[in-house]
Amino acid sequence: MDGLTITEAAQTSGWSPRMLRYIEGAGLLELRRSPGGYRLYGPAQLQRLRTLRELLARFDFGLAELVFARRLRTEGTLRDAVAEWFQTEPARPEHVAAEHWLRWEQEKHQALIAGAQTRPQEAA
Amino acid sequence: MDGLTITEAAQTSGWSPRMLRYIEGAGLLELRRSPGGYRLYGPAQLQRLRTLRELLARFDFGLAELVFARRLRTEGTLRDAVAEWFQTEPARPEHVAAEHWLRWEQEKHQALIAGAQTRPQEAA
DNA sequence: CAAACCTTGACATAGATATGGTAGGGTTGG
DNA sequence: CCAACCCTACCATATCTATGTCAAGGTTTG
Repeated sequence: MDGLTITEAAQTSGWSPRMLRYIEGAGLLELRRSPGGYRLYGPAQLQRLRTLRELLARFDFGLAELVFARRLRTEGTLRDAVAEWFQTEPARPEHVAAEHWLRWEQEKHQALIAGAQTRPQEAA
Repeated sequence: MDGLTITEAAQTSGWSPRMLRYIEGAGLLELRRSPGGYRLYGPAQLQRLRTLRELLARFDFGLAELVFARRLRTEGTLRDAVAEWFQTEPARPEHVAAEHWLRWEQEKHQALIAGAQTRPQEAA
């Protein structure tokens, strides 16, 4: 049975076993299986897992986004539809944009600290 | 003051005023403003809003994904990094894939029905 | 001017994403 | 055979996404 098992792969990749299963379930990594069904991680998979960590950390996005990126490169109709939607940008008021992005990013963090402080209702 | 105001735009586009602000904040639509700061929607923006609805409904994804798609087309380093990540796919066990996608999709729905039976369809 | 509409900001919530557990039951390998 | 490990299927939770609503205060326009 060549290849690391999930716990070993977890230790060398920085992900938890739980997340390794999640990542596979999300379609972001394909694995070989042992005859009995054990996930087997080879060097290529381990490399991919490490770069995956860097990727998400460096650009600050999540697995869901990467899953969508995958759809974009595999579903031609999706890719075309999205491309077309962006293409029809009126580009009328091209002076704004940057500040809006800031506001959008801040909105998240605002909600975060607000929620953490006020501590709304507990479980029903 | 040419152009529709937000409530008018909402009525002709199918989005709520709240969502129109959200969409703008997400960087998915740029708008002109009246001297006093009112958002002004022209035909191009209205068209974009309508096609946006179709797009999300047809392919079943959200605004967050589209925001990411936008990043992919504007941030070169991101695009390259993501492309490279996908490119290094080992493609070793190419026989799986499809079923995993199913499981992933079903996981969502499972959690859904497990949580609440109420499934309110959108207004037509 | 004043009614009607808009703006930003904040609070609220259902559903989704990301992650950690646990339980019951197979697999591995010595 | 058996200890150690894995598998799938759930439950739980914190954060995020998508939306609604409300308040305090400007803008439009008849």
